[in-house]
Amino acid sequence: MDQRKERILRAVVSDYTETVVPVGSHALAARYFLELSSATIRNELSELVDDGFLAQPHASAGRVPTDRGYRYFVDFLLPQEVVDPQLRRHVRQGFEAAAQDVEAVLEVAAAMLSRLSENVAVVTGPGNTTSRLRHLDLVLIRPGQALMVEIATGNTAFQRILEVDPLLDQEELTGWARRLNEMYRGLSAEEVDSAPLVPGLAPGLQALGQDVARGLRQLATRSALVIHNGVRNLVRQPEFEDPVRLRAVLEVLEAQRILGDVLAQLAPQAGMQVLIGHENSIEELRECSLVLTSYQAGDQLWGTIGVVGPTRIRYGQVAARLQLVSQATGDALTRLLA
Amino acid sequence: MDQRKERILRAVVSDYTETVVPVGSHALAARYFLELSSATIRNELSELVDDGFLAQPHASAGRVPTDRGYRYFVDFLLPQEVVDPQLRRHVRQGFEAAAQDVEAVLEVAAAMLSRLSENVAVVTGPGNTTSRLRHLDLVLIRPGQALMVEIATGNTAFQRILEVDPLLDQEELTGWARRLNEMYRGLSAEEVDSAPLVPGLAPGLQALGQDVARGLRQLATRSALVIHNGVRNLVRQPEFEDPVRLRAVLEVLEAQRILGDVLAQLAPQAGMQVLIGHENSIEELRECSLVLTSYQAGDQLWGTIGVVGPTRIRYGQVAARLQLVSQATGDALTRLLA
DNA sequence: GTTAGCACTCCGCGTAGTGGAGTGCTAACC
DNA sequence: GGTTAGCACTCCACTACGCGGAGTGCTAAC
Repeated sequence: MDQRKERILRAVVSDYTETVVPVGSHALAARYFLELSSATIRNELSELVDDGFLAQPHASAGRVPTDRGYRYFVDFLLPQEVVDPQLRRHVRQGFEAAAQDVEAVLEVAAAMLSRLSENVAVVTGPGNTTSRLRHLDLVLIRPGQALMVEIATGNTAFQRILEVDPLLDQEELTGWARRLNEMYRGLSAEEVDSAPLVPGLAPGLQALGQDVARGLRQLATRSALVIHNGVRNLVRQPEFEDPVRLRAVLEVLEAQRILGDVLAQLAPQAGMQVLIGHENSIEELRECSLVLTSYQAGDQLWGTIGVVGPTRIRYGQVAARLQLVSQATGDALTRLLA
Repeated sequence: MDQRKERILRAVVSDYTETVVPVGSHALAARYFLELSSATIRNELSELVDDGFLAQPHASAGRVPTDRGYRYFVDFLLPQEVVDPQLRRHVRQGFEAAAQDVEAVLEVAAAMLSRLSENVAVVTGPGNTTSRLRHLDLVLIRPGQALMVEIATGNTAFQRILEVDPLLDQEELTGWARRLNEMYRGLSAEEVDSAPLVPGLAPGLQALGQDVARGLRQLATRSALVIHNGVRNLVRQPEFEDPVRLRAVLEVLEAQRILGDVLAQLAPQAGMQVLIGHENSIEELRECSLVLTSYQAGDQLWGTIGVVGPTRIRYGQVAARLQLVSQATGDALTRLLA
């Protein structure tokens, strides 16, 4: 892969990315290689095809990058994109306006990113591992019914109605809550389940441990859901004019779990990740690329945010803007959660 | 509009609903009116066109119902659909599995309804009017930072980090929380704002009233957002093969606010409502119909749930199934919220 | 190694033709 | 008067055909 081949590959990728039309030797010569003839370029192109970086839709058509071509482009040829300072400000402001609670921040992040990337944005909260009890509260609603409120790490709240002894009053419940906090604070659902029973505990209190664990599990699964935004951008991509393909992608997005699993797997790795075409394990997304990164709240990895688009997505621009939004999301959460 | 015309209109609507092909006099005679000749039916059809119930895509094509035709069909000709008992059970079970918190219930409702209606389901929580403080909690996270948790009517939770005096300990905060609960329980954001200042209150506590009100407002706007599910069903409808039309509808769905406003306007009216084509005020949805109803938690109107689809949606079936899901949603919430 | 020239391929597009589904109208029938 | 058979007419959807253009691979010359 000499330097000229690289230049040509880069030219094909960027041209195809813009025009969505197979790019031919003449167009390349005219637009990018004034010093070379189309014949020379043809020779190079045909070698790039042999090496698997480019493909031809049919015998007498121009060239289109293959997944491998994009991979090489992303790994070695990606130009350093700079985000317009005005855009940067705009993003900051967008978060400031709506940065009141965690879910709102994630919604804003998805909306923002889908607009900036002109594709579909996906955002997921902290996965299944991290939900630990931070604080628990019991409130009497009426005789025999109490509201249990749990706050987990990440400051997400879970609330649930419990049936309790009709004779219990709020004072007693408050005592229970204190006991439960002492017993379970800092524990995960599994740890709560396996915590040793305390002898001499009121039987009603005894049973509450299960409810506490269930709440933590709910919180974990809820925050593992994948928010998406920007489907409207997908439908105007020429590669998704075919309703069948479009539908396949939508199935995955709306199922949430499928994408959630993939993102959860990738989550531990920090830094930006690009999955091109077949590189992701989701059959329905084999014609899509994912650009993903994780974001932090404080100094802690929190979740995954990324962009789903056709394989000819503008990797450079999308990556730069994703970086920006991911940063801003993390900052917003940090401000919010301390 | 004599009885035969009605029969013919009904036949055209149901045939077109199934085939999505303009229906002609021969097809009608063969499939629905063995006792009449196609010529007779042609005469009737042409009168139905004159009266605005049917239209012709072009001069020598079959007939298609107009919005007015659907309106008449819905108002006078809708067959009473019965929901299969097995389906009914299935829906109940679906809610039981996931009925742990309010948002989860609404998500399930949307998912369920979109599948049953084979179209897009929309669900919105209680609008801006109803959020009142049920319970408030203050938890010390670290010196100088406390987490405020608010539970509003509807048991939705809002949480937020507050900067506090670094010398405050949890015990003191708990005292504050008790005071705040006494002062503000049962009040809405506006009432909290205009509540008289209590003389001799700690200045830090004094200021918290604003934060409480802000939280209630956040909860209100959050629950006014419109959840949607089932875009995957939309793309296989022939009327949305055109990406431009599809995109217009998606814009509205993803904007949330547009649809939210419309639903909020309609919310007060109980019972099922059908908006056909141009009858809704959203320009982008003029080729869509909305089938809407409200659902209750306990004996209180809570939110709006409905289906968005092409105007040839199966009104009877969709209405019946919407009724079912709406009931089940209400029941699930009632169980959840007491 | 590069380039001009050339024959060849294949797609996209516009045109024309055709079959069929459907209509409206008229005149006859009950 | 309502109903029906018959018929001429319309318009669309589909196919076939032709053709220009963009692009290729190959060869031979530079």
